[in-house]
Amino acid sequence: MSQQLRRSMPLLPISIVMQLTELSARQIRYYEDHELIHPARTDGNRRMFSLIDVDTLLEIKDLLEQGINIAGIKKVFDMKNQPILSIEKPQMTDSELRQLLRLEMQQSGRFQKASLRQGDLSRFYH
Amino acid sequence: MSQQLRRSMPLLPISIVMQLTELSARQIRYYEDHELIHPARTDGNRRMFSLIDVDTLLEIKDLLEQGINIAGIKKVFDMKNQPILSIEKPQMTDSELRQLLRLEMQQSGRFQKASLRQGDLSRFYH
DNA sequence: AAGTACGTGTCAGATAACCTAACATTTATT
DNA sequence: AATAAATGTTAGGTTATCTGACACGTACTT
Repeated sequence: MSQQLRRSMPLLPISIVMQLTELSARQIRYYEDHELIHPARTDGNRRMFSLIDVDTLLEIKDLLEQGINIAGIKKVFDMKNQPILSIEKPQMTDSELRQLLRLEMQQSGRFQKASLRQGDLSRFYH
Repeated sequence: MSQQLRRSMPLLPISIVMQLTELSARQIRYYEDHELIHPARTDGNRRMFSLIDVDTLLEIKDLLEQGINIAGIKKVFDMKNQPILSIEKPQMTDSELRQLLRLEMQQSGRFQKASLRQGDLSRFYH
């Protein structure tokens, strides 16, 4: 729990995040426009990213490279935040749900390899 | 060993280091002028600090608050890098050596508490 | 084939953040 | 009182980042 707090501290300017993720500033801002990340802002309106943000960006990159579009990634992320199935308010049809669950299953199996392959952030802090 | 590598990555701009250490930009630059830290530079000449740099700054701050001056801190740091006593080239007199060793002893006892008290960096990354 | 949407590149103009250098201030020491 | 050490403050210049707009390539759709 407190781990999360530290990893969520906005410490990094966009230039560093570009290096860490090998994404362009355009890409990073685009993903923010589409609410996949929510970097903090300085008083002067500069974006400041946390380690969690960088992890998320690496995940976005990975999913995009697998052909999933922004809308799909957003749903995948939404599901992570609401893993408990709400019986009250089913926001999607059963078939949509099954498909996304299948998708997430596939993903979760890939992440270990994927993040080791390209750029697991855990390399950068102890 | 690889831990050191990660913690030595230049990731942080001076503004963040100021927050993390509660030091002014002036102070941080002054300590660099006196070669207590050696932050990296971007192509555009901006300082970029590693987590190790931040740790060092917290240590400098602590030692300064204990009344040790910059020269003294530099010697303490030098000793950390050459802990083995060189019989060939004694750069300082025996009395200087004894004094510094005494100093370092006192310090090492203090660090645990001190860093917990004010701002141990380990809070900020996992 | 033409049209559309998506993800990204690129440019322009504005400004925040950082740089160095110089001088001022404070405190402790001589 | 004079000096030195550490820090504050200011000025002028440069870099990094911001937003917004338009361009481009690719994949679908009609």
